[in-house]
Amino acid sequence: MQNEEQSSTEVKIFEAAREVFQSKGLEGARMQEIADKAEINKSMLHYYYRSKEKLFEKVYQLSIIKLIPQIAGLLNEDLPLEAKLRNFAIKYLELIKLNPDIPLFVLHEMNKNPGRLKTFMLNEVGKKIQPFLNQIQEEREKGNTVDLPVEQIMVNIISLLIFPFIGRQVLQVILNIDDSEFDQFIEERIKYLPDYLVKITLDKNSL
Amino acid sequence: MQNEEQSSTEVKIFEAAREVFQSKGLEGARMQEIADKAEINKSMLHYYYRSKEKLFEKVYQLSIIKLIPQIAGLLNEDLPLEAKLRNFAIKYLELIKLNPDIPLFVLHEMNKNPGRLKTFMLNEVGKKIQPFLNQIQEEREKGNTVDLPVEQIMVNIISLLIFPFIGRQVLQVILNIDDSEFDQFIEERIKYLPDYLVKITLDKNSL
DNA sequence: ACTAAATTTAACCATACGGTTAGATTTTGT
DNA sequence: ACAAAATCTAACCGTATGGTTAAATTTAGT
Repeated sequence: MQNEEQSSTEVKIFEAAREVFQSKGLEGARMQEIADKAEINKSMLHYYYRSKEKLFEKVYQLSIIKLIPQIAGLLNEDLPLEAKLRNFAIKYLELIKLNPDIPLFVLHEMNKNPGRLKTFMLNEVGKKIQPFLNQIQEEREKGNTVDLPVEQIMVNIISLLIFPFIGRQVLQVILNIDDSEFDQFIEERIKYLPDYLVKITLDKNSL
Repeated sequence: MQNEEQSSTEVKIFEAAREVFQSKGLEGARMQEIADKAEINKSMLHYYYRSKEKLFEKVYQLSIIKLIPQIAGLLNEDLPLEAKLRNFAIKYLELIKLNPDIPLFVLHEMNKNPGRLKTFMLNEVGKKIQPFLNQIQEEREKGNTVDLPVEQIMVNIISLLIFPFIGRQVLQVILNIDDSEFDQFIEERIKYLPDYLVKITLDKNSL
């Protein structure tokens, strides 16, 4: 057994695998490419992770597991809805900015194989969002939100927060902007979106 | 040469390929699976389309080409902005409802290989959206829109229209709804979204 | 210092998968 | 009716790729 600096092989493999799987998908990824990126012998992949499936599964699940508690945390702070929503938007954007490849990765893999992760996520995510939905519902009944079903409100929020990261390549093409212009675009978005989300969901005048 | 009923082999292959490529992606798709789905001998795939690459390219490009003129058409009708936006939302939702797998398919493939389609799409899409952006810009300068850069407005619109189709699997999990409930969810969304989009982008009171 | 375990390497294996081929069958044109 | 072309089948091929193995090297424990 080794530690500190040395123990990096297993981690290096994981990091390389994460990069490759997230950009190429399960079947698009090549074990050799992962090994090259990690700068280790291909056999090491199997030494530490048995198989491509197993390695993928680790990357896939950790991609999600890592995010869930952070997101769930934001939704369960004890704050009035408006503050909570604004806070959620800010922190969620920060989070996703640090992990911009995860959403499309997860979406594509779930689409290919809905069964792989479903039950696992059900308990982890679904339940944690429920209190937030309830809180929206309460405010809605008091007439403090836009007059839409809470699920629609939730999906509107998620859509606006997440889509630009998923659709980056297409957006860059149709808006004809390069990487750095896109980054600017995101920065701009981070500035106004929290307030905008509050407005379009909590301001009853907006609909 | 054959026609009518007979000429179906080539078409059957294409349709099968479309289904498989769109749900599994280029490398996730198996030629045998496509052949099975089309109920033909695997050699037929190569007889009609030479290679997996070529077949994929056809599916990929046609997935997009088919949609571009329809979408572009919606954006270039001679209508006041509000009517155009509402019309766009309605028709776009209809269109995407008929082709719900295309957005995620295209996004994933563009992400894996941004070069494959970029220049081709640049000319086709980018230019066609420009007049719409200009029209928004004009109204914005008159103070008739929300005070955001036109690109942000455009992305907000696209996000709200398209994300539910891309994120279907994840949404079903976190909202804990089945296929038919999701379809209901979409129907509900189709009803309110056009008006909602107009409100949140054209009503200056909304921000 | 010595041994045993952990880690790494290079060379090899098995096979899934994309692709080919030769020939059968069907269709088309005259 | 016949030949030529188009369409289709089954059987096969080559190789990329995931995976294995045996032996070398490094590390850890005493």
